[in-house]
This record gives sequence, C-alpha cells and structure tokens, in this order.
Amino acid sequence: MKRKITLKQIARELDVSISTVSKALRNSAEISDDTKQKVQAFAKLYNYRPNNIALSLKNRRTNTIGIIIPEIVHHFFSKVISGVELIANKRGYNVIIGLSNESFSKEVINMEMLANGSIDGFILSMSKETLKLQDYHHFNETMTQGMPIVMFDRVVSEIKCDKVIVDDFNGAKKAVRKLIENGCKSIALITTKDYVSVGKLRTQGYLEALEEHQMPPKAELILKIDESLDYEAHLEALEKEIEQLFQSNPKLDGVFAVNEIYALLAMKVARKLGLDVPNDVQVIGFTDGVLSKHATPSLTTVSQHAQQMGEKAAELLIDKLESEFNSADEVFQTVVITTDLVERESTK
Amino acid sequence: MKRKITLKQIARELDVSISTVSKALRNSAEISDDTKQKVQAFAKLYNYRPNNIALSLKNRRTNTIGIIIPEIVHHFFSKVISGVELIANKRGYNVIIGLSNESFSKEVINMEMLANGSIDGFILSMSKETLKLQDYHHFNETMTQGMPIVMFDRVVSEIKCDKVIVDDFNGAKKAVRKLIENGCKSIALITTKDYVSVGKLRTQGYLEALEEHQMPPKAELILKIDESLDYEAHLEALEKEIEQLFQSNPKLDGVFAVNEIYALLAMKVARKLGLDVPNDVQVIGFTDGVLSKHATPSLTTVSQHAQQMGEKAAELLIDKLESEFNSADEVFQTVVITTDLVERESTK
DNA sequence: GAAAGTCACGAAAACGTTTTCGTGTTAAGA
DNA sequence: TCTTAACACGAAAACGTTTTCGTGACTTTC
Repeated sequence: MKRKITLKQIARELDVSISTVSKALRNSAEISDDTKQKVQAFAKLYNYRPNNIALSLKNRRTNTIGIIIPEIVHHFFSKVISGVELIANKRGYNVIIGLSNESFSKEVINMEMLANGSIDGFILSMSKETLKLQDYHHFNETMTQGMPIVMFDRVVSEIKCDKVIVDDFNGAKKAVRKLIENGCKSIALITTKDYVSVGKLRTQGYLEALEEHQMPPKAELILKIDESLDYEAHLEALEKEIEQLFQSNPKLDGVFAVNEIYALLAMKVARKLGLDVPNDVQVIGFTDGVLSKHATPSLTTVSQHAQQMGEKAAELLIDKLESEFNSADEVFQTVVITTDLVERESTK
Repeated sequence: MKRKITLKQIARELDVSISTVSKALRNSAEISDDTKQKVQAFAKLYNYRPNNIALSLKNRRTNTIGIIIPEIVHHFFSKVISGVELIANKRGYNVIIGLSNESFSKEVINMEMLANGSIDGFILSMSKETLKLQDYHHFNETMTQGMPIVMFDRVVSEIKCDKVIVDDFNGAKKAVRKLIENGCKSIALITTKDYVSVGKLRTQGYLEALEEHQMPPKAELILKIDESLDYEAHLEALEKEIEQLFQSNPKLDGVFAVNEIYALLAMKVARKLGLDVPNDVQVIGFTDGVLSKHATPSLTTVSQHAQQMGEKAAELLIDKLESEFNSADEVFQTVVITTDLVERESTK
C-alpha cells in the first residue's frame, strides 16, 4: 500500500527543491528544459496528482458545491441533481449532497457541516418544516459569511439570493385551460395545504383559468390534502378522500392534480367508479416524472424541466463564484423555467 | 461580508498565542480556567468553527466518502444513496457523488478527481461499459494507494474488495416459484443481455425454479432485450417485442420480468390483448420501486432493499476506515442482502 | 535559600501546495 | 578584469489546524 506521491518526495528523489518541482510541473519559464523534462518524466512515472485538499487550503476555494434537498428518492430532486452535476463537472466542480428529510434541524446541521470550508456555495430547496417555521436565519448567516446560495423550486421572497423557479402559476393555468378547451365543464383541483409556495401558485393558476372562461370556482371541487401526514403511508385514506370528491360531484369531468400521485389516484378512483379516462373524465398532473409516463393510461402532465432547473442553478452559482468583483454589487436574479404541457392518453 | 473567523484572529484579538486558543477550545488541562473561559466566550460570540479543509490536511482524512453510480435518476440508486447518507451522517461523514452515466471514461475521470485527497473511500456500482470492457485497472490502482472501495449490486469476482449484493438468484427463484404455486403453466422471462452480472443470475434463478418443478424451459418463452439501446427512447419497439412474445405463446399465463419497466409493459400488452391481470396472466417484476406500487393493478415485485444495501455499504466502508490495523490483514467481506417478495395485485 | 516541581503558556513543526523574492553562477559587454 | 544581466534554482511564507516540546515564573520542600 504505497501512499500517493507528493512534491516533497519527488524533490527528495531528484535532489532538487520543492519549489523547483512545483514550477517544473507547471511549466514555469524559470526552470531549465533539462530539469523540467526530468521532473515531468518522474512525475508521470509515479502518476503524481496534486492533493486537492492542500490546493483547497491554499486557494481558499474547494471547487465543490453543496446541494441540500429535502429528499433524494424523488424523481424531481434527482433530476435536479443530475442537471447540477452535469454543469458542475463540465466546469470543474464536484458536488456534495446533504439531505434534510424535510426537517428544519437537519437542514441547519447539514449546512453548518458543509459551510466550514468544505464547499464554495450552496444550491438548495427548503424543507417543508423550514417553510412552516419561517425561520431563515441559517440562510442569511451563510450568505453574510460570503457563501453564495442559489435556491430552486421552493423559495420565499424574504430571502435575497439567486433563485430558479418554475412558472407554477402559468403551468397550472395552461393545464386547466387545456381541460376547458377539451370540453370539461366541471373541473376539480386536488392540491396540498397552502404553506408550500408552489402549491399556492398552482391553485391560483387553476382559479385564473376558470375565471378566464367565466366558470365560477366551486369550493366543493377543491380538495386540499394535508401533506404533513406521510402520504406514502396514507394512500388508502387519500384514495377515500378522492372517492368522496367524485361521489359528491357526479358531473365531474376533469381533474387537475398538483402532483403525480394525486393524479394517478384520481385515475384509479375513476376506473373503480366505472368512469373511462379520458372519455368520461380527463386528468392532468404536475411534475413530469416516471409515473406519468408509465401509467395506463399514460398521464398528461405539466413538465417542470427539473434537469434544466438544476443546470441553470449550477450556472448561476458558478458564475457568481467566478465573478471577481463579488464585493458590493450584489444583484440577484430569479430565473423562471417555463413549463410545458406534455399531452398523453389521459386527455382527449 | 465578514469572512469566517480563524484561530489566528481570535489569538490576535485576545493577545494570546494560536496554540493557547486551540487548546482552550479543546478544553486542554494546560490552560488556566480564566483563559479558557475568555477564549470560549469569544469563540462562541463570533461563532467560531474549525475549518474542515485545514483539519483534513492535518489529519490526512476528510471524513467524506465518495459514491460513484451509473445514474441518479433511478429509484434503486437514489434509495442506495439515501441509505449511505443516513449512516454516513450518523457517523460524522459527508457524501460526495459522481455520476458515470454508464460510461467507462466518466467513471475513471470521476474517480481520479475524487481520489486525490477529496475523500477517504469509495462506494460504487460499476457502469455497464466497464462491465463490458472488463477493464478494472482504476479500481485496483485506487486500492493499492490505500483507498478502500465497497462495491454494491454490480460486482465482479476479479476485484478483491468488500461487496454488498442482492441474492438475485434466490430472488428470481422465489418469484418464479410463486408463479408456479399460483398455477402458472407457461411462464415467460423478460430479461436483458447477459453481460450485466445481475441479469445472468436472475435468469439462472428462473431456470432453476422451473427445473425444481419439472417444467422444461422453452427458448421461445425467454425474451432477451438489448439494453444498449436507451430503452426510454425505444418503448414502442420494446412493447412490440413483448406483444410478439404473447402472440407466439397463446398459453402464456405468467411473466417474470427483471425490472419494473418490462413488467409494466407486459401488463400493458396483456390488457391490450384482452387478457386480465392477474386472472389470465400473472406478472412479477424485480426492483421494488415507485412504479410497482402505483401501477394499476399494482405490481408484485422482488424487493431489493436498496436503502438497506446503502446502509450496509456505508457501515462496511466506515468500519474499514476506522480500523487501525488496516495494514496487511486485508480480509474482504461480501454481504448478501436477502430479497423479499412483495405481493400486490398482479398475482393471485 | 537553593533545588525541585508545578503551572500556564508560546514557538515551531507538520499536513501539501503555490508563489514571491532572494541569491549564486555564468555569460556577455565595456 | 570588472560590472551587469540573464539564468536557474532555493528559501520561506501562506492557507488553518493540532500537537509536541521548551521555557519562564512561581510555589513547594528540605
């Protein structure tokens, strides 16, 4: 088990100084061609690579970016990571991840762990608990210490930083408009409680599309799910609620759901009640994930372009990291990724 | 924008030496109580945290582990990461990820990037291309330099290291046995070409279960998909192949597929041909992902316990990192995670 | 009152780099 | 032959820690 070779060892072997070795490897003009060749040959032979940690300490930058997300086992978030990784690698950065599990304290701990020199900047999406508590001190403290943050998807206006978001409002509006154009007269909305900003925006989009077509919204057509329950464990309860929705609205002919699971459940309930999708009921979901694609019938969804979000977030962060004059200008961008309606079999 | 505070700055402010500050913060007996209190109060006030990079350089260990996987947008792999992260964090480690995108060269580059000091050890699953090329020099070189590797899922016997694998053989056998017990007489296998080890093992499990029940295997019941095509883009082609399988075997009443997608497609084709699942055809898949759970009918699958694999891999790696005498003993373990059959609606 | 011991702290090295500046040798110019 | 310049290299500092060892001041002991 031979350790990795260092400049010092090369210097000793070749009987020159460390400085000379360093310069020779970087092709400095100060060093004679003879010496350069000798050193470079030796380094190649022993497969010398500079130690990243030493470089990081010296340069006070790690060329690593940290990602903090609520969970990784989630199509949307893993797509975002994929996008970040793509750009990061292309521009010579590594990616280190931290999971908050939707918990405020884990988010704080994870950020502190990484903020002490391990990374140059953050890309993150807030946990639900943080959104609920509205405690953003850890973000602000991190930024005052000169570490830039780019937030995506779940953002709040109180925090001043670069952001990448989806046009949830317009995405929802487009979806509901589509349902209306396809002839739906009674369109239900299945959404979450309002504290997650994106849910609120999608609800607004739904309402606006209705208004646009002079269709008065009805409270009984709007189902708000309490997401604080782990919905994986409460699938049946959820299904019951949706069934209720169908039964108390017999004329229901369209459903817009703010995520894939809700949409799939709606289709399941419809089938159970003898309704055909899309002929009797048309369904559109949000988040273009693997479920939508492989469902039967496949689900029409609003695509968020998660990978593109990740790419953009990485671009923003690295641009900021590499801009020299990061002193006082402090101008923050908010990039909006436009959504697309991916039409599949669940709509006519 | 105030930078993070360092020992040196504290020392200057308090007019003591750096050594004294360091010792005071670590509660050394060498330092008087007066000084300790003074230093600790000051450090707390300015929220001092030791710089990780400096610590890494000094200690020659980063408390970070690297994960290299073929892709992250994949339920199985993200579950594994989730497990690794859980244990890593619990034991004071960070996790840094690299994606190979199933490419040999990206795997090599990523490993080299991380191996130069950034991490203490690897957890990885090989890319398909590496398996095809059978070029394992980068793994061996990394290990000779004293950096431990734990491999999971996709492994080869040529590489001597700790491994965490799934009992693919028995998992497949259990699944097929279940189909037989449920009365299936003509069971098809939908699998991949053989160069990925796990595919081969699952095929063997299928064959053995048949043999066990004196059911001679028939070549026309085995469909081998060429995965080198990006199957996301060739879904229709795939569907056609499966339809072909059904049509040339009219008595088909059971399907065992080596992944979720194939199983779902089989169900789709069955429905299209007017067959009921599970009454006419029963289907079992491999990999207990989100698709299986939310399909209609929901899919009976062999669960790989991906999260548990990640946890175990992390345990193995960290144990090795923290064992003092890692010199010559070099005894490698292979941990086998047993699979479970998760019965849902696609079987009787 | 001298020797020994305790206490509280500082200097310096080390981890592996890069870079600035200084310096000895040689060759060129006067 | 002396001055100057170019050349090729080395010493040392710096990044932020931890830790070993040394040391001055004071206290104890006989």
